[in-house]
Amino acid sequence: MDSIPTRSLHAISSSCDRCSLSSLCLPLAVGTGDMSLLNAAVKRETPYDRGSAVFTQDATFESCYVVKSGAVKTVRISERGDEKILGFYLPGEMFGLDGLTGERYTSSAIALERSAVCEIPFHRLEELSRELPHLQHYLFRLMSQEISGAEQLGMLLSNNTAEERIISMFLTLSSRQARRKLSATRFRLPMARGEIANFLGLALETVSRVLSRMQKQQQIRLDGRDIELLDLDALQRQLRQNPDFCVATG
Amino acid sequence: MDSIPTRSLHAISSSCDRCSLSSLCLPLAVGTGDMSLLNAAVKRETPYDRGSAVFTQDATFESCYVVKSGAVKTVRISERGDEKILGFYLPGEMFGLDGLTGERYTSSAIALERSAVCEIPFHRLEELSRELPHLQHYLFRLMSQEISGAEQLGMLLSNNTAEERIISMFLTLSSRQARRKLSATRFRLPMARGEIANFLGLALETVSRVLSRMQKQQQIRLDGRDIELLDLDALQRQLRQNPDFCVATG
DNA sequence: CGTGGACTTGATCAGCGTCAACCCTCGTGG
DNA sequence: CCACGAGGGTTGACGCTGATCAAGTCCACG
Repeated sequence: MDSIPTRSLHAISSSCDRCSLSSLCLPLAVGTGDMSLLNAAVKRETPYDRGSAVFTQDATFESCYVVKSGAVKTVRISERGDEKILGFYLPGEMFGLDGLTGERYTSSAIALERSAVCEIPFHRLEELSRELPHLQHYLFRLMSQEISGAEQLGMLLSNNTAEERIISMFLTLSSRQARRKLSATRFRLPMARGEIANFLGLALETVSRVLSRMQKQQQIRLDGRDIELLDLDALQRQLRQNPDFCVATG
Repeated sequence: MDSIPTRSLHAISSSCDRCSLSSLCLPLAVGTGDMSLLNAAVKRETPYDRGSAVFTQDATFESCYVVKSGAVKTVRISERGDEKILGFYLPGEMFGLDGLTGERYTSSAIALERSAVCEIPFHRLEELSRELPHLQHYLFRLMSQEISGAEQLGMLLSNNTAEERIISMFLTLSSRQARRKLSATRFRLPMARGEIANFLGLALETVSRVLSRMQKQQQIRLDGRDIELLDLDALQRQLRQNPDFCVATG
């Protein structure tokens, strides 16, 4: 349906203080007085087409990035050669922070659709951090969040059924929508079924089957990649409740 | 057999520059001139008994920690109430870095055996970081490593068989032994079978079975928690090689 | 109109979780 | 000194969830 309006692409060359994402992004951590410092550090590039790489695994680490519009996935190629999706990043979210180890990116970042990103050279961020304590603290927090997030994924992948994993992913996407002041119940999935499957450690067919079942059970409404979560609370309850307890009443 | 000698407990009150782990730990990032600054920030406490908590989930975040002797696991309680082990930490390794988000620890840290740890109040680390650029960079790297590590666990849990997970875990432990200049092929597992299982997203029985099989196939020698890896290269090859390729020659 | 990519649906099969029995070791107390 | 129980570990039988293989549908696109 409505694709990304080309108009938004022009906005790329704007400054941080005029950016619509400023309430989600680094400006949060910087007082208005210091905004020009931050602004000077940010490089704004031409948008990336679907499938093109913002950075690639094993390239020397230079910058971290923030999604400005569109969506990005990070993938790592394992020793066996197969590709594993580690995360999806939506507007206002920073990625590339895992690259610092060993001075090389440990994953590739690929645009899921035509996407604009802001690039921030990390050494500039480090310098700024020394001058702006709030920024330093914010960066530590961001990285800490990435750790928690990756751990959360690990938990999801270890002892959860296919349905639980998918619900959990949808709820995460939902709350990230809400964070951007968008609908928490209706949105468009930026990734293909196969990418959902890969991310959740499932087979593509399993994802498809679970989605069909959830649709039949009136938990969601699906139309291609457009999704509607029909009862957020019910979904949340389903994650919380120990399946063992279901039998007791029956 | 030989438990931790009580002698080592006295060494706790020593300073960073005299610590045997200084080549693995924060002193790495600090010049000898600034060592006293770091040293003043570190609190050294009485050791923790097996099963006792260094910090607990949801407590307010204050400090990060380094294992001085013994071993520590971090665990998170899920919404469903079950416990998931997120990582094991050996001497020289820092933990508690995931706590920064939201000002609360997102996991608990439990001693696997009688363990000594160094505590470093995080706000002190932040202050020091501003004065010592190397330390700041080192901290960013450490956190970045934690992200990579957690992602690596995620990869392991998504598309790998029980045997691959276990081999991978042993190889990781092996290389961490080597980092400490200890034997890469013979060591003692600080965790129980059930803890290995939990960490790897398997059932306890599956771990036990795989270990027995590996022992029969002369890949490892086991005696309780003492383990010997009989052919590191072979184990590594087993992870790398795509199982599909094995059939081709048969 | 044909082709390829994304997705769905069905049938089959195996890896691993679950349940259960059993063993060993160690610490406690009679 | 031995009996006992608890905790940790091993092994076996069985069934289920989800992977795999395969066929088929529905677009969007040239």
